[in-house]
Amino acid sequence: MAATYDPERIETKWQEVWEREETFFAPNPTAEEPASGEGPGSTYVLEMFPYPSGSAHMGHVKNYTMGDVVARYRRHKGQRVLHPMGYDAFGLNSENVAIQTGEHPAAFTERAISTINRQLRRLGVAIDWSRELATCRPDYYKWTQWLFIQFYNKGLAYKKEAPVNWCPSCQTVLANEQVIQGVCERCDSAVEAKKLRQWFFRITDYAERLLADFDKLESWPERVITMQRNWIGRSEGAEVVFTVGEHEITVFTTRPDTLFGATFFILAPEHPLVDELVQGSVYEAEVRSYVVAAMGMSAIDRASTEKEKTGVFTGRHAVNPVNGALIPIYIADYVLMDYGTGAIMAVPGHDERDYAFARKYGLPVVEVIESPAEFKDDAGELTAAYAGDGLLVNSGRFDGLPKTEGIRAVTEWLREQGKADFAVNYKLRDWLLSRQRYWGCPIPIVYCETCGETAVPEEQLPLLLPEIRDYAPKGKSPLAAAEHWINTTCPTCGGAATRDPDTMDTFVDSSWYYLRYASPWRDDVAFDRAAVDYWLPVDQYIGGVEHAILHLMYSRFFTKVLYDLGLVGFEEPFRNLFTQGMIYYKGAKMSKSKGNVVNPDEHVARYGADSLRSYIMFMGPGESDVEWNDKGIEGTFRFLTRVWRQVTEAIDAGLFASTAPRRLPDETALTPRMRGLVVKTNQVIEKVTMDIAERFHFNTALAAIMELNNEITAFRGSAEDEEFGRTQDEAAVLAVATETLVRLLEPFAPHLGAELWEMMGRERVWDEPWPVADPRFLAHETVELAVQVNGRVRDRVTVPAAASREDVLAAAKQVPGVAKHLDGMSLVKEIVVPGKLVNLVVR
RNA sequence: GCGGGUGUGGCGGAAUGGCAGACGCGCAUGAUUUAGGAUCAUGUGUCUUUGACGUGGAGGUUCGAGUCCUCUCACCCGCACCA
Repeated sequence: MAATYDPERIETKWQEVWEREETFFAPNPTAEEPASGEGPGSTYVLEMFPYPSGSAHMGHVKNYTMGDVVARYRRHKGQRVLHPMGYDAFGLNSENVAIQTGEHPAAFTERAISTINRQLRRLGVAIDWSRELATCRPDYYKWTQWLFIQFYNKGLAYKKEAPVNWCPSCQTVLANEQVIQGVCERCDSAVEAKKLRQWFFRITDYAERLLADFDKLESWPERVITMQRNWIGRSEGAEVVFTVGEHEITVFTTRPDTLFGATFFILAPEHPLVDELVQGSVYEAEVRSYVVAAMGMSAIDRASTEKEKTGVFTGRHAVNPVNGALIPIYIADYVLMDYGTGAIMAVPGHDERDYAFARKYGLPVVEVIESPAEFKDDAGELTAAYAGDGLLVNSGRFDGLPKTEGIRAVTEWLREQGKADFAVNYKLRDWLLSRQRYWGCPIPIVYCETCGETAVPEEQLPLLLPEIRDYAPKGKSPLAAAEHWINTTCPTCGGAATRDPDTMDTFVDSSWYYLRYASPWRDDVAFDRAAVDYWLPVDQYIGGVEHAILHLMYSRFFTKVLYDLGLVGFEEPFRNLFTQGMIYYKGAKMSKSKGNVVNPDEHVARYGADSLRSYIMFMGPGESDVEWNDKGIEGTFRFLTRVWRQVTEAIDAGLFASTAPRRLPDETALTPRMRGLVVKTNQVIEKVTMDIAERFHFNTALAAIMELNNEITAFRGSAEDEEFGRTQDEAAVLAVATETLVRLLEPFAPHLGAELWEMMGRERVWDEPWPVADPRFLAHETVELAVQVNGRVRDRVTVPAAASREDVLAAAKQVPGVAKHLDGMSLVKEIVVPGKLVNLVVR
């Protein structure tokens, strides 16, 4: 009598084996091996590495199980699989803990890392643990600094003073990407504008390639591409020069065709010319107070589209280059300094915002694109801005041209006069990477009074974080107060110098970790080129959609820069991307504050890792959000228990007495009942393979495996005398089906798979080749077709699978439920869908 | 406002334009008589049940629509004064 299913026992047993044997160690290629990772030889499966904030949650379980199923499957397919793990370990969480408790962030972080590490091992994830890394360790951030210096030397990292997003609660600046509708993405505080000198990466130089190279991706979710495309926000148009006294002010517009309708001109409150334009005029006081008010406004208030448009006249006028008209210049806060040039020409007739402003301040509205009647009142006056297509009117020599031709013609005409040119503008801003916080990668730059700004020499890296006592941010980096550290000597002249007090955005750390995995043990290079050439780009990347813009766009940018530096041979880091959905509980995203967190450890303890993994895979398609259900995991546990019983009983009955794989009897020896199980076995192989390899639909793969298990049970039940079939042939069919069941289930429930396989007298299920469906057995010999009359199912008919159309029709017409409906009618049309149905159309 | 997505039993969810509801949960009845979280069998969309109706709603294309097209409603996600 076999033991009952005891997940705890078998799971720890196999985890120890995998650890001891280093089963999932992925060796780098040796010098003799081909350097290229192309083809089926090698594959790189990667899940987004966790941020060690405490312990792993259900989202992690889903993420790492999905990757594990893919990694184990690919190993079965004979590929050498790189499946590493690490920790995104710098960041605010540990630092906030430090502020509260005084514990060093490193100590807290390492503790959180070991917790997550233990949890992942307990889940049985097939990881090459020899490549484990953490971004907060000096052996890693040394190379983050080195990469920063490479960017710096190429002019791609630069410092500038600019209005930046300041989070008053985090006490640090934020990248544009980290501001969500005017609030900090971490803490929801309203972001303030602040003028600071900060480090930036010149990601805008790569805007065009970030857009163009979507073509180089094999399979990414369309919505991620769309989000990035919108974020980059490319618009084509023209830059047009307006003259204001002795000044020339350039505007960007996507609608140069409407230039004749520009009836006023607006500058952003922050525009550098504002002061000078109003200096000494009667308008000065009013303008200045408007500017102060606008700049003091919170980002959310200012950005609100609900808010009524406000502005103030400067008393000055600009010359419209198309007709020499003098148009009044206003200051208005709906014009943003950080898009375009911070100045616009306002065309109220064809821009909603300008229309609202014009109506409020009584400015003229001119129709320059022929607008539909519903945009006008009885007098022909525009009652709303018309932004659609149409022919130019009131535009002098350009009248009658359609919109797109107008754009080209007007721009070309002005270009000849040196007053305009075609231009492309992006919403994307340079990536602000300075953070006024302690727990991050120090910026390897020193400032010398005589030599200026200098990079720390490479041989002095890593530039280590100093020990400090007070982690609390006070509007500037805690490092600024670490005097022994901040004061240094200039590497060039040896004179007094200071270090940069800021640390890097943690997205810098995570923008290259997938490269470090190729050779994390190398202390002389950031990564080993041969190993990178062998493994990368990542064949399958899996993670949450919340990184659609930030991490994924920054990593693409990094890869392109490294490509330009000749450090890597590819321009896109992640060939295929899969974005997983979230796990909800009680209708909401799990979170500590809502008190609806389901702890994975409890379920592992109760049902085992295999049940938890399988249930999470079974809950729904990987990409969709799903609701956790405590009863659901019980059902999955019961299923695994049924499989356990099914297989151990078969073993006890001597089905696997020989250690050689069981072979099917000759096809001619198969009874219909036996053939039925053989066909089911092969169909399920086909289905599971497709679902794992092509569709990422693990829920339906498991459903198919459950069906196979049910079919095996039924087969046994139908062998009346002896439980395991009365003939050798039946036993063989049953053995093959049972063996297949274990192998197909193994990527989901690897411990159960390993244990049952061993009990069957075999070894190392993880190295077994993946089952291949036999095309002879993918279809039954007879098929049951639905027979419809006028589209309604009236009866069914069973015919040989190979029956001709004529035979099928003849049979279909004779079945009673159909004949009844054909009586007295004339047949108009006959449709036969092989293997599916027959539809007879009658009148 | 713009862009994207999703709507199917009591629940999670299945369905290359071809028998809607696979698989699982839950529930019901029965069997075992139950010390282990059970197990096994059968059933389980709705209704006025010889049949009809059913995939948010209304139209359309088609022999045939959950699936394609048009309009519409609800919810979710992203962006949001981007000139």
